[in-house]
Amino acid sequence: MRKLPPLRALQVFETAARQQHFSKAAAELCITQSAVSHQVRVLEEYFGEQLFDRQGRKLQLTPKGQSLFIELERIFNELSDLNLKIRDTPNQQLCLAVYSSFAVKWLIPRLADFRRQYPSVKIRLEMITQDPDLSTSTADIFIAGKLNQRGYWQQLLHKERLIPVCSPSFYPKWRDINLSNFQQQALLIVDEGQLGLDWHKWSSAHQIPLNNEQQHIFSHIVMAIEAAIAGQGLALAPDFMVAGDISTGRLVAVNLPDVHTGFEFSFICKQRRLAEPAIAAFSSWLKSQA
Amino acid sequence: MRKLPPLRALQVFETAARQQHFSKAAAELCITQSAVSHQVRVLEEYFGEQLFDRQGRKLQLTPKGQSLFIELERIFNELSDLNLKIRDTPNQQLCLAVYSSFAVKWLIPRLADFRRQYPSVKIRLEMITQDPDLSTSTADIFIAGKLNQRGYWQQLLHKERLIPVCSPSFYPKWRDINLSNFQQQALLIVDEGQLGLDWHKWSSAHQIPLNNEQQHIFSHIVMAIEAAIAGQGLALAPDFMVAGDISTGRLVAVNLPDVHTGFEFSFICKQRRLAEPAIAAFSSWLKSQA
DNA sequence: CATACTAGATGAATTAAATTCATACTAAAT
DNA sequence: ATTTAGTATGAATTTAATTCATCTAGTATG
Repeated sequence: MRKLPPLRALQVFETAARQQHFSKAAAELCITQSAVSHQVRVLEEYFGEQLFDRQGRKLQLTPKGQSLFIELERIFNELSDLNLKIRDTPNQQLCLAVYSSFAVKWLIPRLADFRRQYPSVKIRLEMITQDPDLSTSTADIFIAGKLNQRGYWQQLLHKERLIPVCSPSFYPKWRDINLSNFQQQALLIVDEGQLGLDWHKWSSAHQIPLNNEQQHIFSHIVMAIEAAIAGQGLALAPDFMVAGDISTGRLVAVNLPDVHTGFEFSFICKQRRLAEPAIAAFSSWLKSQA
Repeated sequence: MRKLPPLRALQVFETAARQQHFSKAAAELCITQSAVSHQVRVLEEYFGEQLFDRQGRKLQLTPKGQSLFIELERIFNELSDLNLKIRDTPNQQLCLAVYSSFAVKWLIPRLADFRRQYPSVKIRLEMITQDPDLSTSTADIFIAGKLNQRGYWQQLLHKERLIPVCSPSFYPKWRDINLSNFQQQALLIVDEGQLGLDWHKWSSAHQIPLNNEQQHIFSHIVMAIEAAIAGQGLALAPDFMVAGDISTGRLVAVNLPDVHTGFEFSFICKQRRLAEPAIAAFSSWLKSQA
């Protein structure tokens, strides 16, 4: 809940300050000089400060009046630009560049909802497997690792946390799996995990050796998850990717420690494009999904 | 003359968008739900665009509504900060760092006018003889050569132009001085002219040799001008510095070419301090003097 | 399946804010 | 000293904002 100064009075004051003349301001606003005088007084009473020095026929801003004017001129310029910004309909098409795993297991299942809420925005989805080169990419929006680049807006979506999962059919007494019998289980390992997804990270984080006899290796986390669903072993998967499968009972979280990789999925786009209708819509929808 | 959207409607819309709820917005604004609905409609008619999607009891911003909201939230935050910015009275004392020649011959004579107009602002004047180190100086405002540094605001005050002048008593037929008899005249030369003030520059610009027999050398332009007033020879002086002496008849501009040194006097201060009352006042006064 | 409930929409009536009108005031210019 | 160009002011008026009473359409409930 915010407290704003009287807006009409600000507008009239800004005009008067710009014109340095109440009567000219009145002409610009198509009102009388009297109305200008009244509104300026309203503002002076609101701030409890003289804004103009009236020395006879010379009208002069006080230091505080000047200061206020400088801010207001900029702000009202922005307000008058809103007209254009809103009516121009730039690009109701959005090109998203998204990490493939995030796309498949998180974004795509939810995208239908976005399309329903904003049918006018057409989405084109581009998958990436490594941090994008912002300067050369043609995408409007990225969902990738955090990268601090000047002029870009980013918002944290998710901190990656890996949890061990398996199919309830893989090991009927899956609730009994624990550190002491862990090494008897088959492991579903992701190699070439540019996101730091794998059992080796888990192993060194918890100082548990990986002596498991059975180790199946996949090139992508999505395949490891599918293998887990098919009951082929224990996978180490980002929590958000398997939340759906867990709630439908296709996977279960086993009683083994999790691990934070430090990787963060972020929404990234050019700062100055943030208020474009399509981008604003997508950004707000993303926030509502978190 | 600018055209602004209906301000009250913007304010009500911003609250409604932030709350995602007309009734809550109404509560925040201490008005009824009906009033919110009316104002939102006013704005929608003004822009000719749907801003909210009303799907039954769910209220949802459209892409354009989102876009508008993002801009307005920022703008109204700034407006609500005005309160503090105006009431806080930071530093009604200003420290100016000014090139010595500009200070003596331009600023000081006019400073009385500034003091009369803004008696609440106390000025402390510091002279400099070379470009200031912005990062270490304690001055609030600089008047110096143009220097492009990020985060600093600058405004061009004057492009230096040198004109040859002398006292009317120095050479009674001063109107007859021209290029053919120039070398018979005594020259008042400024050495160590970090501003590029001197006859040598003039000489090479116009390809005129300086074979004058009498040459008096000074370490500062102000002294050369005083010598010219005393009738000791021809000085080459910045036009703005001698305008006063010329109008009172103490000096005359002789019929010889002028020269632009390329040096520019600029008003410089930290961008983010521009709206401080004292700085805003000085900046606006400077503009009025140009 | 009817019924109550929640949240917004709407049109006429009302209230509050902004503006005008008529006139007073003031410093500067003539 | 008088005119002039500008702002100030209080009461009257107009316009814009708000309320009130009622309506509508989804949602939830027993």
